[in-house]
Amino acid sequence: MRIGELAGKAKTRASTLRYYEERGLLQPPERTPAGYRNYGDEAVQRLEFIDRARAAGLTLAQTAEILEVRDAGGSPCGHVRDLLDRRLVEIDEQLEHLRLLRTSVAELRANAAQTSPEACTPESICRYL
Amino acid sequence: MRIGELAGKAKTRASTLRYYEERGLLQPPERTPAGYRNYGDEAVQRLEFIDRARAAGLTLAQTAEILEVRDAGGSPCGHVRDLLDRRLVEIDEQLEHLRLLRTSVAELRANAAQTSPEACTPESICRYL
DNA sequence: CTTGACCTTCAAGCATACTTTAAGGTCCAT
DNA sequence: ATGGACCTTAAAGTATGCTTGAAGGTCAAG
Repeated sequence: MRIGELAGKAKTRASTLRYYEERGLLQPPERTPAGYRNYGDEAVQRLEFIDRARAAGLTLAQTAEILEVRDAGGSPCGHVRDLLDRRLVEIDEQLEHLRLLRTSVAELRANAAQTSPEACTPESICRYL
Repeated sequence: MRIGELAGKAKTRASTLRYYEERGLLQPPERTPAGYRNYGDEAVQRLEFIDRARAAGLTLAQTAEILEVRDAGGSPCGHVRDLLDRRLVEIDEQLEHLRLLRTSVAELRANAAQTSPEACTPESICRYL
């Protein structure tokens, strides 16, 4: 399978696949005599895995780590559990931060609805913020 | 007031202030005969405003827009209201996205707790994801 | 008069995940 | 044999918000 076909199956682009190879997420495939990358069917699964990892918010570097462990014949399960745990903590922190932000922006907006435009004095710049 | 002093009052750095000037958030101040930037006290308020805008999640470009309207003598209130409204929509979208992500990562993690490491077969790479 | 703190500009670097561009080779159909 | 689709590499561009580096000028204290 050439790179364009694989990209089509994975709903991404050839340039992305070359980038993944550079980042260590895809192993360098065989080449045809002309130098074209020639992928086997298993590359599709690998890309699906990468996509699931991305959907879980793992970085490419983290995903590459997992795949390296696998490629070395190891079992990355414990590592993956750790990454998922850390992701959960991060997500909870982001949620908390966003909730607080939502509250304060909503307050700002509520003020803006009440305040007359004249409140924008030169020294306060804008009372809304 | 020289740039370092202003930076100290605004709890930021001289390099940041120069950057803000370049981005149009700070107006170019007077210079001393030696070429040093010389700020007046009102610059402190302006930086506080910029900080509040940043805390509300507005981009530097949006904040610069607001300040440009003010500097031109206009009242940016309507514009600020619009920006706050859009921010609220964005924040709600981000919250929803994060909640869904949290659910799916938590499911993944729950699976990982139950599954034995042997489930990491070569073709599936890792059952946890 | 020298040392050190502080200032100047312009350019480049950082982090992430790609995309785009340039210049060129390959392959299949007509 | 020629056109077009597809492939190759290396390098640079994108977005955001700064920081860092290089090379040099200013100023007050000792």
